Amino acid sequence: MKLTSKGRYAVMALVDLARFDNINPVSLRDISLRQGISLDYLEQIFSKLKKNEIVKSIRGTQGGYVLNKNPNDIKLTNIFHAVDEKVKTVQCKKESKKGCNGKSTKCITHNLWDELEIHINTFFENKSLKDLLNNNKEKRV
Amino acid sequence: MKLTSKGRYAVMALVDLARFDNINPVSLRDISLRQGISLDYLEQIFSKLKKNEIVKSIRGTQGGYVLNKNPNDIKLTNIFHAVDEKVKTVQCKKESKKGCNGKSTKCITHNLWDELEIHINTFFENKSLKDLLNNNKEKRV
DNA sequence: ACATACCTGACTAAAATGGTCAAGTTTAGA
DNA sequence: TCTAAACTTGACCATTTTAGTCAGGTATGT
Repeated sequence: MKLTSKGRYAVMALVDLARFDNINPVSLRDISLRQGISLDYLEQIFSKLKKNEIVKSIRGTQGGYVLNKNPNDIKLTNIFHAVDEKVKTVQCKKESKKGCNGKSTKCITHNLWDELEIHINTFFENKSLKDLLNNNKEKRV
Repeated sequence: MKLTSKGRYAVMALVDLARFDNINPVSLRDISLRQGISLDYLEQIFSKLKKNEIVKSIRGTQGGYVLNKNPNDIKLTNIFHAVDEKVKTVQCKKESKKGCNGKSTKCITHNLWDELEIHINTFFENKSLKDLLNNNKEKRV
């Protein structure tokens, strides 16, 4: 099981953004330089973050992105959901309570994978952008 | 983040094996039929499980595989490790405490990913094959 | 001897990943 | 008004990983 770079970058970029957005919007170019993430790739990611109302954009010179919510209200779940980073432990459809693998019964370890998914998602639900900021306090300009 | 089928199948197959191995060795063919997993694929998986001393093999007619340890001592960690299913949340080397991304400092969210890895691995360390069996009791023949 | 079952390694199609590239539109500031 | 900074959109693609298959073996109980 591994985290994709899309999910990882999204969180890194948002933490970076949150640290600098008190006064002016933050440009992707700056985030790109500070975090070492390709600008083109960041644009893809922020497009999704915007659609999910996690950030707002300000176009034109001196433009950039700004958080659209209080850092305390932005959970990892929200970020990952926005960039399609999902936790997936089973092949079988969640909804079809009956059959996995085309069989008539639940697969032998079905409960286990459900538990695992919940275990991981709990972590994501309890962690907010604010929690991450507190770990990375820096002097504001 | 998703679980690969190798890891999933390994656990499914071992639970199946554990339920039937009290008397005779269990053939991969039987597991294949019961669990709907390709025989060829199972052979790859069991080759690794054997190398990691999780199962023993018995060749020849009426042969098969048998658990090599008490189900209570086979943790998910052991199984996943055997089939190279690993939890990976960062790109940067674990050992290089200093630099991620070739930079001189730890990446901004490094602690987060470490926490996540530990969170997931804890689940795997605390879950044994025996726990899974208790959830799936069946009549023995 | 022969069928059953393990053993091994090479091979591969399809999907996912991790991006790049190109061509815009919007807007602040000179 | 012109220009450069910055967002916007969508197509494209190389590489890697996944999830197997295939083709041969070897060992052994009956």
